Amino acid sequence: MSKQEISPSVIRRLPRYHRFLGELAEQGTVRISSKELSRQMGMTASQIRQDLNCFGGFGQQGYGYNVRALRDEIGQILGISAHRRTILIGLGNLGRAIASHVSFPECGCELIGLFDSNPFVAGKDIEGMPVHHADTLSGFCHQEHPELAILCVPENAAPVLAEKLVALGVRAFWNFSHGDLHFADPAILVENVHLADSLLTLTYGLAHETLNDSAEESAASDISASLSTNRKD
Amino acid sequence: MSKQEISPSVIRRLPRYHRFLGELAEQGTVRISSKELSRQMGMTASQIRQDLNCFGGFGQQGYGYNVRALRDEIGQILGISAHRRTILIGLGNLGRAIASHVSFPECGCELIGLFDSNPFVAGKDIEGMPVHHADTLSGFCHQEHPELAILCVPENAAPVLAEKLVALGVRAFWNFSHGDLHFADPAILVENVHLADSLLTLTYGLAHETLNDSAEESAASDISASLSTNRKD
DNA sequence: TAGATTGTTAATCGATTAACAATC
DNA sequence: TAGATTGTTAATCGATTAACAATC
Repeated sequence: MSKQEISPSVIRRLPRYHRFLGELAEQGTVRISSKELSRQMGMTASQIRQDLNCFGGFGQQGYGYNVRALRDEIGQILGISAHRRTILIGLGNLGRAIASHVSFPECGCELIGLFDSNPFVAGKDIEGMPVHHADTLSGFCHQEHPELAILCVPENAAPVLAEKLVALGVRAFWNFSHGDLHFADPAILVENVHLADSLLTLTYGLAHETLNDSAEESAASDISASLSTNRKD
Repeated sequence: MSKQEISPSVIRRLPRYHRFLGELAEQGTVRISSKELSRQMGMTASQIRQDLNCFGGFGQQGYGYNVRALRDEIGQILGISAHRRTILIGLGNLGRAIASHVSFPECGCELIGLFDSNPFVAGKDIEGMPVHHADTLSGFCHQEHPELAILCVPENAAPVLAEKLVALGVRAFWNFSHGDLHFADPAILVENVHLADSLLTLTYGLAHETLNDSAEESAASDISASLSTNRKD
């Protein structure tokens, strides 16, 4: 695993490579060139080769990349064969959806505990796992040492809770609570997820598309035309 | 509303500005300088001023920005006072969470219909709205003309469904189904959301933090030190 | 060998940061 | 007026794309 700082832009593209290669593998595709992969993913072949070469030469000149091998390499770089001990706090609508919808093993995570402060929720089972009361969190952490916490709690509860968890040894947060989490210590990793922000980009797009319909439309097709022309790789 | 193409990077930052300004307004903060806002948001004052000036001069020299006015301006730019007619298809765990967790009015959207192909789900009420059977989708669209569709359906169902919806007049997709959606027509807006991709960046971070603990730690503090020093604005 | 396609360097492009004159 | 802070231009930095020699 080569060690020169990898840029965040590259890191954020890795899961997508992994996903596409997985689908190709399932379809039985054995080899693929950067050119063909770039076509399918809607990016340039240069970028793919550049990205992959941050980590080493996974391809073979004149041949391309072995789909399965490349996927495994990227999986290893991402760390998906780890078993990061993970807890989820807050089992409202969103928390329950995360617990059931996200495939933790495929993300190198193992969900080892669910917590909620609502006594009507604590005690119940969700996805075959018992929901513990939030009061038992400290004791649990001392015993089980989770390193990743998923926060699906109300905005005002999140910062205090997060500080507490850091003191208990948690090193990474997947934060769905409204409001950004941030730590002075850069060793604490935070991924703030704001679904509304994502939706708002569509709202923006719709608002600014309707404003200058015809102009936009012709401009847009120009862009796509030049895109396909430019990719002379 | 000035018209020179705004870069996606800027657009993606707008919801976050809006969010922070909203919180400041709630706290009763009347004015704020780009310097102070940048400190709170963890970015440079230059970037904030640069971003805002894509849309016009909202500040006042020597004073700063009026929090409430700026928030309203950004809200208007985003189009949050619109009522984009929105449908949601697929009311599994994630679909239900989206329906209940996301504040559609605050995103300029109006949820006008829920659909599911499962006869055990269709007919029920979710968040006080009836879930229609997916078979009734075409009829509904002809009558109600939704322009935005939220897809929480299985991966294999999404592409065909999306094409059908485009034919029925839908112009924007918030896609939660595994697998990316993409249209040849650039006028169709798509926001692909992959929660697992987000989690995987944490998995990556944890894997690569542990590898060179001490080196990382000192490097990291160097970075944060130089960051705070560099902001001589 | 000839053709294909990589790995990698160089060129371009865009986004971020710094600086400062304008001005409230 | 003096101080503060913007709007905006110029400089820097980083990321993407193009090009091509290496090589399978």
